[in-house]
Amino acid sequence: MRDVLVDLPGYALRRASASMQAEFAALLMPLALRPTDASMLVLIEANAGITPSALGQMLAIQRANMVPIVSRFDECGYIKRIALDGRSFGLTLSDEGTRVCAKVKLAMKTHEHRIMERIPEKHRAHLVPALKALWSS
Amino acid sequence: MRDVLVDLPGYALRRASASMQAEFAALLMPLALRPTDASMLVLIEANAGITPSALGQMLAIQRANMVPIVSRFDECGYIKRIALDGRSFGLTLSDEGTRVCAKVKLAMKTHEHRIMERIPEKHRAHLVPALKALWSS
DNA sequence: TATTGTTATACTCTATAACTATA
DNA sequence: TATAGTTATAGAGTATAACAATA
Repeated sequence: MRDVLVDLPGYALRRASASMQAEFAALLMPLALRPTDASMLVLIEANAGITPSALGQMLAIQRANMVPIVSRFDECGYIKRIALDGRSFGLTLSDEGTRVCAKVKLAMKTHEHRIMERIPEKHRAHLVPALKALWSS
Repeated sequence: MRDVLVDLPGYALRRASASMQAEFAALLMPLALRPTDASMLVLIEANAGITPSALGQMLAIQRANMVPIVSRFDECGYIKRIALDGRSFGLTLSDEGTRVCAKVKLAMKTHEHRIMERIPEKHRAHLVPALKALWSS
């Protein structure tokens, strides 16, 4: 069977992303978090007081789809909502949320390390710069 | 707003993949095909007589999820089913399917070119080898 | 008038289990 | 008994439109 797609950058990108995403999801399972949840917790910690809208913009998640995620964080006691004005609120990690976030960051470190160690050394340093050129433009 | 994730390979991979995937989907819109459809047509052409199961294995798509895709190709007149034995059949492109496949390959060429031209030259040659190391292991 | 959070909804993609007919 | 194709279905993830409250 000839796989004529393997050397196409777009195809390789999709397959590599899906594979690494699945691996990261498995790594997060003990925390009952999905990759998107993990990203959100880390960003809330680094940007205390950020609004759901702004957070959604950073992660390319629509306002409407943020609601159930933020609600779940609230129910789990991971975040606090602090009213900014009458219609919007800022998000901050609770103590429990901060503890979970520490575990998330550990999982991320493990994940990123596993990714890098798979890449032949001579290509390693080029991956992130190449990828950043693709989505930040 | 501090985006502490941008330099993580896993995150950069996901964002780059999603962005390029969306761009490719837009490029395929005139053909009324999704990226997965495009991959399938090209693989059928390169592997005439391949079964849906084998095709699904190459693309990491489950047997059950192949059914509606293959059915649609059939309805569009893009493929022919040739019985291999009583329970399985091989897929081949029809003349119309071959014509559509040519357009698909053109779209792929455009897409891959757009990807590559965005990447700074010194990183360019490293992308595909790095990505292949991630999902073929 | 524009924006924030929200609700409801629909559509795609993917995953699972079970069935049938054939090998 | 194992396999190929199929059916039905459920769960994510994502997209859209509309609404209330507020700026």
